[in-house]
Amino acid sequence: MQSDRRLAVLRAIVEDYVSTEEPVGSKALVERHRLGVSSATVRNDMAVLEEEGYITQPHTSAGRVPTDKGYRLFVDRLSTVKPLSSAERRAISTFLDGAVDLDDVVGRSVRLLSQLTRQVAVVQYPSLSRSTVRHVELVALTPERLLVVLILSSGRVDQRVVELAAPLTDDDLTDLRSLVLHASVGQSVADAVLGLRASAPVPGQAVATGAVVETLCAALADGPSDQRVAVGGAANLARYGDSFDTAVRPLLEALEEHVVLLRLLGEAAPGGTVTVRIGAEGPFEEFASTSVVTTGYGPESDSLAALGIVGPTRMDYPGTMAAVRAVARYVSRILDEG
Amino acid sequence: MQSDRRLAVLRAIVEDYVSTEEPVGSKALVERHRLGVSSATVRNDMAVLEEEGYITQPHTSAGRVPTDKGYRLFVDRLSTVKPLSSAERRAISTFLDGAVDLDDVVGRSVRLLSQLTRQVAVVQYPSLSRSTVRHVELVALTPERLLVVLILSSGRVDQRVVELAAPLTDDDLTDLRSLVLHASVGQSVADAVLGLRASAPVPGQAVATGAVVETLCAALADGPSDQRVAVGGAANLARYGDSFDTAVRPLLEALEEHVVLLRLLGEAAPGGTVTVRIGAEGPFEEFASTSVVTTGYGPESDSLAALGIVGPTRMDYPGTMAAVRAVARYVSRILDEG
DNA sequence: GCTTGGCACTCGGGAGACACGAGTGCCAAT
DNA sequence: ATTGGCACTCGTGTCTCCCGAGTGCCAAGC
Repeated sequence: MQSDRRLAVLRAIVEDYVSTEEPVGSKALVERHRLGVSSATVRNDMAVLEEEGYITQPHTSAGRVPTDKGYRLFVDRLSTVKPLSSAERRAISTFLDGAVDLDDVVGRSVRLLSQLTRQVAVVQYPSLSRSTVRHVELVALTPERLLVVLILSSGRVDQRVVELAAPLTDDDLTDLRSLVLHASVGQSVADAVLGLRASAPVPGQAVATGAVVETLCAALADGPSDQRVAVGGAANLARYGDSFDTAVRPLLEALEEHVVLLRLLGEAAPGGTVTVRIGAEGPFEEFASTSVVTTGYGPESDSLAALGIVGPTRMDYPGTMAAVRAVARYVSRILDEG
Repeated sequence: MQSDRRLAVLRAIVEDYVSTEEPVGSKALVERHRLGVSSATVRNDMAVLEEEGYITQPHTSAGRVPTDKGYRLFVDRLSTVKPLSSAERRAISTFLDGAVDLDDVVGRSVRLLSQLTRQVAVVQYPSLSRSTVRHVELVALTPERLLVVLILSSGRVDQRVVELAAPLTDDDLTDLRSLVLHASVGQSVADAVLGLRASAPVPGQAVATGAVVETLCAALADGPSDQRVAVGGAANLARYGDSFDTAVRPLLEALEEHVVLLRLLGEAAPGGTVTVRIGAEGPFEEFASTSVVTTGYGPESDSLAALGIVGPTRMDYPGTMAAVRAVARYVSRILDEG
């Protein structure tokens, strides 16, 4: 691949195809773009681009359509950053500033992102596993029932009830409380689990200590609130003009399989960079005909979780990437403040 | 409407149309059902049924299709209860018995219901407003920050943090704790709000009392965990053979508007009865071309919430109604035990 | 050597023609 | 009231034909 003009032709093809949704021919190309050459020249370039696998034609004597490889080149080298309009910026701030708690932030982000990009949005709830323990509280509901409340730096609160075999005295409870606090507060989730498991039990209450520690570890390790994702904008799938049963149905199914979505989001790069997976590049068959644009987010540029969108390979990459990045930044800022 | 045979013809039309998804003609009807008369007779009956608005033909010289009014008659007077297969019963119990907590019960119910009926399932989380306060706990995170934990009979736990203007002594906290406990525990949510608002503040801590009471009332009244719904099986929308953009898109949008879904579920009758809304019978334009089958559920035959399915008017009503009722009963039983 | 105008060729898709068949309505006979 | 018969309607699938967009290639020009 060489020649600046050839690249310009590819860029023009991608842009036209994205906006018109129809295969683009050489004549239309020279009319819509100031390429400074004739359609015959463009045809020659297109032949080369096709030979190198960047574009293809659905059938003889139709226009050209970018391949996954073509989109990849476009995203990596040809797309210029498209700044968001001021209206979009305003929408982001007004929309997200109204959030009242963490769940609300996630819910609003999903809706915002799907509206901005007109694609299906996926937002992961801030993951416990990368956050730290902020506080643990033990509340005796009755002498034999203990409410365990776990507060994490991500803002998530988790609570469980532990049934004890024998009643616990106030003194024992105080000891137990200081034990778990000492072993866990300030630690990362993984370290807290290790610390809790390694600590010596409260004298004479080994069973109760074990029960509480195990409950806490379970909450830390795989609590049901962990690894959750929110999905929104599924209605945008209806815009997949063609191939409903072949494309939309498996996608809808995959969108309900949150495990798959989590693996998808796991691809997101941690920093402020936006990851783009185009077509069959990833190991996910369900998404072989779609592209996924993701990025990490979290307070202090430390990625707690990821968010992104799923859409057809034929999408406005610059605009989508800008929207994803902007929302991730704004959400991170909110988490920073909260 | 008279004549037993005419009704039998209508029933046959509905059953055939539901299973074949194609307009049904007089000849096919007499072949598939033992009606004991000729196709000409059936044609006469069909002409009458059409005149009375129970069936219609998409175009001249095509078979007949039931109208909303026809489905209504079928559901009200012609459908016989179709018992679930033993495999289905087994699926329900194995699927739901594995649930670990309330959220899990709801999540599993949604998936189960959508698989059983092959429709879009909607399950409302047990509503706070009809449940009672089981426990309230106040935890001093710091002298000025109070964690308020609210536990309801529905099994839902809600927690909020209150920032106090001035530090609270342990004695004040004890007083405050007994005050809120006394005013709320055992009460219905509505009564608890009234009781809390009416109670005299802790002497010398009127501001703090007010703050805690208001936080509790807010959590009781419109907590974010209240009025939630889970949706599942949206992939089943892909089976809407025809009319994607006209039918599926608005439906997908409506399914994300949980407010609309809640109003939809609000139509559900409280007792063990199953409510069926067919086509444009309800006030919801988005669902004008779909039917909604709902029922209430909750412990002790006292409906805390509702669940149901949304599907095309052309659906297997007896089977769907049986599935909805069976799932509601089973979930109610689980809530009873929990 | 790249670029360009010209030209023949390909093929998908839309428009019309047509036959088929399912389904109906009506009528006269039972 | 039921039934067989029959003419009629009309949607659907198929076939053909034509058009035009788009291509590839070639020879001439800068």
